[in-house]
Amino acid sequence: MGRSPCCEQAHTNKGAWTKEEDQRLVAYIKAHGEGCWRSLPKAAGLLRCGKSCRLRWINYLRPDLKRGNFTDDEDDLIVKFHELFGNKWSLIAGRLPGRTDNEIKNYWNTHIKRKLLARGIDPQTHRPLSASSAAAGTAPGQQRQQQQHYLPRQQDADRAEAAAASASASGSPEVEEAACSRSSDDERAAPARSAARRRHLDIDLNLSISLAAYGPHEEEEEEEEARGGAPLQDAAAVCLCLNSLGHRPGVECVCGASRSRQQQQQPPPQWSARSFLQTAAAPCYRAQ
DNA sequence: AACAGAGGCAACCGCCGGATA
DNA sequence: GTATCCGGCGGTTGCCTCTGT
Repeated sequence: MGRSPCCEQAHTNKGAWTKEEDQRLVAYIKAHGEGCWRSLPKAAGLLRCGKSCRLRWINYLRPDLKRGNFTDDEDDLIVKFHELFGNKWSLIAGRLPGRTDNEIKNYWNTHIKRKLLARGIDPQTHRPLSASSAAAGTAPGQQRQQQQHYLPRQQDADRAEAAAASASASGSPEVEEAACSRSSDDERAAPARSAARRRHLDIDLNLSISLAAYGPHEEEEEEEEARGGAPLQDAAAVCLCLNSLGHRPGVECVCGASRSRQQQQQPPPQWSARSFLQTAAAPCYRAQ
């Protein structure tokens, strides 16, 4: 449609952020909250485009960011979520409290990819490298080409398989629809079906168990209490529906299990693949 | 000590899709 | 129904730091 980019205005800074810019942005968001990113720079007196401000805030300045090295548990979770979701970094980030999509993406590209390759595992397909090559049975160049075109499709089919398996257990309409939307690809991937089903059921179980350790942290509880909110102890369980694995403080699950009476009276939002991904990125920790 | 290459990470770019006029 | 706005996402780039020679 040819919309002009939002950052075309002259007189906008680019590159690394200065301390002063950071302070201005933080002060503005503390005072006014996150809102219209397009108008924020002007209102905050920043010579940056809105996108740049948003990125800086989300990836670096947000107070709930963890920073620091990834733990082994986080490593494992990232690998498992990547196997489940592919390169949906925001989805993965939504399930790792205090981590950003950019951080996880960088970490994947710099650490985990290499680690998996060293273990002889294809980081895209999560299958043994030898098996991938053998399946192709062609020259290396051709293999690469085939992997690019075939394997992502195979991966989609696998995810749909996992979604379908989980849907039958959870009854989640979103997941069922997600699985259905992949059905044509699924048919092409029929030979791997039963193996994939077993593998992903296993993954789902592992995720449920791993995530049990991701209840609210002590600091979060203290912060919440300091703000005058209800203590979080009564909300320490993890919602285990597929679309809300993990937790994010203060954000409730979209599955409906933990919605308030008032919220439940409101009609659920229209489902779409994109909205599913977006809402699923803000999972709850409140199970009933 | 100087240099080159690799690694890590912050930031940018271009695209997509929902919302809205 | 169409055009545009806007927020968000994933891929990519470029700079800085680290490490080995």
